[in-house]
Amino acid sequence: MTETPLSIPIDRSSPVPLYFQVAQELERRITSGELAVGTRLENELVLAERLGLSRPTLRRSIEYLVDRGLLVRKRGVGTQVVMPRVRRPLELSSLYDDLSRAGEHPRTEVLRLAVEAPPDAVATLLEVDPGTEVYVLERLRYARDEPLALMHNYLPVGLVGLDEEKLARQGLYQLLRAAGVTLKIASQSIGARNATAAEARALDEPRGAPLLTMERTVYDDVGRVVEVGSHVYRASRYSFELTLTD
Amino acid sequence: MTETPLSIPIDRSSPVPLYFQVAQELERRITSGELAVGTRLENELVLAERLGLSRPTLRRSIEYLVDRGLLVRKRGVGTQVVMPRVRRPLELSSLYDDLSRAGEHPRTEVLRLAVEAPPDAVATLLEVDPGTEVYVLERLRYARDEPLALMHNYLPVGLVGLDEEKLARQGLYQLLRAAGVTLKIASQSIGARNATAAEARALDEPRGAPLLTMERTVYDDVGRVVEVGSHVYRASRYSFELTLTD
DNA sequence: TAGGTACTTATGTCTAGACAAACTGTTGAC
DNA sequence: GTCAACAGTTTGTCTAGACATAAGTACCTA
Repeated sequence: MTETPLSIPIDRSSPVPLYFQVAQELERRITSGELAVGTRLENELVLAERLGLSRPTLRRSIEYLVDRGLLVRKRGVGTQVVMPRVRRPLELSSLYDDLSRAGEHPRTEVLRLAVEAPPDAVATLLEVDPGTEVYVLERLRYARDEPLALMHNYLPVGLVGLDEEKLARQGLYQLLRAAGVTLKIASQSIGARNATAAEARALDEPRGAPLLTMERTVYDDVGRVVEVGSHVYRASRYSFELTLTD
Repeated sequence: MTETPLSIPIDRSSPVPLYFQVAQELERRITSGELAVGTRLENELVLAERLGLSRPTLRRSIEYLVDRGLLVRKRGVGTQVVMPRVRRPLELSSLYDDLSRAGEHPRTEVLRLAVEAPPDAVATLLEVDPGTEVYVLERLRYARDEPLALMHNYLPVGLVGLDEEKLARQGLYQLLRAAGVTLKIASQSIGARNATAAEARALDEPRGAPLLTMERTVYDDVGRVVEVGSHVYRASRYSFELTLTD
């Protein structure tokens, strides 16, 4: 419960906003342990004056960290550092990105890449008229040379140009982002069922092995449907980790 | 891509902050369709003046809705309504709350309620010394008189007083909140496996039926571990719905 | 016609202050 | 001694402006 006089260098000629400079530096000190859990920050008036900022600007820095769960505020009491928990709300990342980051050497086998009319249920999710042609994609994802997931994707044509070579080298979401699409929001449903014979064969699992299923619809920043996915994962080798806030 | 002059009544005597009054009313109009998707809002200066607010206050309203994905802003361009997607980031709600809301008539059977030392792995998650006594709770959850989930929970003693009668009537999280605990962040892991014989019996499923598994650790606003849960759900009757942002 | 320059428009950042409301601890009355 | 009223501290909300910066548009020139 100590209280440290805080000194943060601020570069007013930088294009990085002042509130963000402060927020970043505070975040670094908290996650590095330099600012221990339980530490009380000085009050906003004093802090703003010491850093040479207005209170609203300083408040904005603190607000950013409160939103991210690194600080707690109580009116009449003060602002305090709390445990820096894992706190990545399972971003809109694809399996490929996750595996790369974890050093799992992902590999993708493109089983099918076509432009054709999807099943009506998929057309509905994609918000296109039944019969409209879209990308239909079937891929098998490996990690460390072990099959991990069997993935079906549907994308409207016109957002991004796909070919097998690119898909083998990069994740789908990387390609979308590179094409200037801003992934914004996704709704997904996670369930489980036993593998069909074909799935068991593809994933190198015994018949009836438990699989995790994931259905996902992704929207961009203006509300367009960008992708619909329907995937199955080997439950013996995969689980979804996620962090909820609030 | 129309642009409507916006008029919102503001009650300055209300204890509800002005920015929130505006945000709520805007949200209502967007989700109700009154403000159609694609509608451009007037610029902030004009809007602030029309509503009799300062620009920072109005901006705060808009910011709130941008964060929630109902509006998009582009510098130099303006602010626009986007698709009001489902928008429920799978809050920190318990199964009981979810079922109640959905009108599924949840019922809870308390199979075990004890205070004892948990397995060491659980003690680690709870951040207590091995051998420390905690609440150990085993419950069977029904929806519409069908068994749905078998739930194991571990809680530090001292946060809340538990008894069978209360647990049968309310969800665990309701009890925690009522005891003044602020649930803040949870990390969970979702997987799948086949049911053991005992689980199959309790859940009225055939042997080897696929089950969804969920392990969850919940922290409060000052970083204390509040609850550790380890649950299994009938995959035939349950799936996790969640929304990811950003 | 193609290209860039300048202008307009709208959001992004920042300042300096004011008053309100919640929490804490202390003082005073009974 | 106990409890309630009060004062001090700190965050919450709000105002009225200023200047910066990005995006789009219109125009002018090569």
